[in-house]
Amino acid sequence: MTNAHDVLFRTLSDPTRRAIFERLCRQGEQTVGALTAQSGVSQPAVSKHLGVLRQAGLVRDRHEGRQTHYSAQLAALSPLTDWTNQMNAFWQSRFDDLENLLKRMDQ
Amino acid sequence: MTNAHDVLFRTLSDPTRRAIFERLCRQGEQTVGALTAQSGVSQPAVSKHLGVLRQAGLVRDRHEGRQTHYSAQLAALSPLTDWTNQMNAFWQSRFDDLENLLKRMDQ
DNA sequence: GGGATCGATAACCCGGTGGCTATTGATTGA
DNA sequence: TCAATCAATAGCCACCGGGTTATCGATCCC
Repeated sequence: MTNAHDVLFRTLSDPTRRAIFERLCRQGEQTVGALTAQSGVSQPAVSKHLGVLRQAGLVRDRHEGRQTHYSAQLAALSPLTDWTNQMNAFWQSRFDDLENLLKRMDQ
Repeated sequence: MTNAHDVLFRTLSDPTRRAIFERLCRQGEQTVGALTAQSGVSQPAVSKHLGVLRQAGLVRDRHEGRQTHYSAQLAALSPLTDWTNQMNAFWQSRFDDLENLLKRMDQ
């Protein structure tokens, strides 16, 4: 019963992890070393975060010699956009119902 | 350094809590009792979740006699929409840079 | 081949958080 | 007035998750 929204929200809820993802969005492909250098946490911590991001489909890894390059997969954000749109839709639909109700009451 | 995104993502990352918020979006104002009835957790748990949602600005409470009515505050979601838009913007801007580079190389 | 670097994994610790039961405070209504 | 209901709070517990250090495997370069 664990859906795409769960994974996305949970993955992005950690500030350190979200910062890593943001950096990959801003500056494109980065090595683990580069990401570690400005993350404020240890290299194993960064690797763990990257693992979580990868499992959520938010990043890809590309191996090149002994270093690994990570890049953001922006398409993976769409369930999140969909979710907010859906919430807005529900809200709007209820608003329309209210409008209809008022119209009927007006007659 | 804890910004609006932190609060939103963290608040919505819990499935139970997000389900409560979704229900308030779908069906509008609800009492704690009604929300508890279909949440699968105890009433105190629901109250705690509502407290977190309220602190995040995602819900309002309205007291009426001995029962409390909660409703979704959809506007509070905008930082989330902004964030995804920003990520897309970064991505797009890097893509444009690549395009420009290719154009320059083409000449 | 051998030392150095890079990144992943293992093993562990600790704090936060979501759950529970019990209780309290307030309001309702018989 | 008093029992019952509603929601919030208190107090507790168990688990998860993010951090660390240590280590390993692999690759690079001398």
